[in-house]
Amino acid sequence: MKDQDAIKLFIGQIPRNLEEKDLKPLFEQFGKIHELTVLKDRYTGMHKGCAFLTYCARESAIKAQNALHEQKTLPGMTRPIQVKPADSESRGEDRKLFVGMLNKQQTEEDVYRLFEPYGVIEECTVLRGPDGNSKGCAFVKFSTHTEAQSAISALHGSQTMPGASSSLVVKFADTDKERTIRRMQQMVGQFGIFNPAIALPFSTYSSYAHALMQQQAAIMAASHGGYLTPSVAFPATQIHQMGALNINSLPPTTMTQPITSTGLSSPPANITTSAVPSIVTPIVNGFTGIPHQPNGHPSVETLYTNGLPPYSTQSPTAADTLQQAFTGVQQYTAIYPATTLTPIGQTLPQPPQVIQQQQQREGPEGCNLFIYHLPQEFGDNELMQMFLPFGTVISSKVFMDRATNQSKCFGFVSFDNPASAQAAIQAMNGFQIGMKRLKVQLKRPKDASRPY
DNA sequence: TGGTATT
Repeated sequence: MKDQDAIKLFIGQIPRNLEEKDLKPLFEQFGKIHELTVLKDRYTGMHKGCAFLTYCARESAIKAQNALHEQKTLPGMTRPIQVKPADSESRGEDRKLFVGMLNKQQTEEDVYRLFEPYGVIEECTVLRGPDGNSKGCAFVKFSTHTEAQSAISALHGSQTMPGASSSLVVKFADTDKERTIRRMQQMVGQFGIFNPAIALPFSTYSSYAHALMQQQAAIMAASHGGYLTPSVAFPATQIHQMGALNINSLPPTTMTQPITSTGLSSPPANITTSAVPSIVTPIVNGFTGIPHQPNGHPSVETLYTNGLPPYSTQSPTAADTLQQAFTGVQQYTAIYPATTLTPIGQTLPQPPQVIQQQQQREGPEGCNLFIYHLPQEFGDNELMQMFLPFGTVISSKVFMDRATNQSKCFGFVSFDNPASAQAAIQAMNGFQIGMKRLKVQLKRPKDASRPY
């Protein structure tokens, strides 16, 4: 009766005295009409001045649109007739592709050539930043879903563009709903690395950041000395607050298993079973690699004499690195004078409502650190938590092997100022975690790999 | 020794 891929047309700017029978002759010249309906008001039955039209043949619709849309004005109307696919027709989302992992040099034309063999391309756009640089991805809209699907089958993962880090991605573009979800997730991500110093007046910042840093200091102290467990350091309400701030945290169990399985004693039950953010667990158990004593209070002597691997007599000892870390903590606590720890709910202003829209990732020069020999279990969030005591972390990234989804045990941390970066290097370079020592250096500038 | 990005 009608084509599978027939197009329902919206006809606008129709005089209200024309009914279906009057309109038919005008449209029949482009093909057999499957359905023609003048739109009427649901309650009054009044002619709304528009109609839906479906031809039996898809081609008829295209011909009619080309011949009539905005091409003539019906008697008594001031604007030309509208003939175009109805809103109910695909808005394009089922035939529009998102193309990722493009080379940043590839233009619309390059992308067009790539997709041309698979169908009629209605739209081809390379996404660009404000500076006009390609973001390495594009949208390609085909005329049909089938064409789009065939492009996916043929091109997705089929090749790796020169300079791209992974093979070509070809998939259906996000729907509006998915886009909304994505935006929300991005905002959550922003919130996770929120930098109060940028958005808040100093007075507000100082109390907010101060309390945050106090927590971090206590975590560091607890993990270094082993004197405090998180449950001792923070009332339960406060730990929940930390969890709330720490939106990107992995579930606690994620970190707990790998670390305890290395032979260290199990953490106190209240850590593994409560809603403590994951970072508390990995740091307490994994930071020093020093087992908790049964009473939870290892002596300093134990830490300094028993916790050393054989090679530790050369270059920094565990004691040295612990001392360094303490120094780092002390440095920042000196900047933010100590006050008594009190539950967050009582001292902190509400978490900032303003969310930075811009996702600036790399810090200024001298603010970006390269960290090597991370524990296998560390993710972005754990990395960030580890460096939060030294300042505002604007980004943290652990590199993952794409094939295995395993950490490559190195990553980057960016601060908002060089002093924080230096403090972090001082405190954390050589810091022992398990059997490994962290290497913490300024990240090499992009062009510094070659002497000339 | 970075960036998987959605008009």
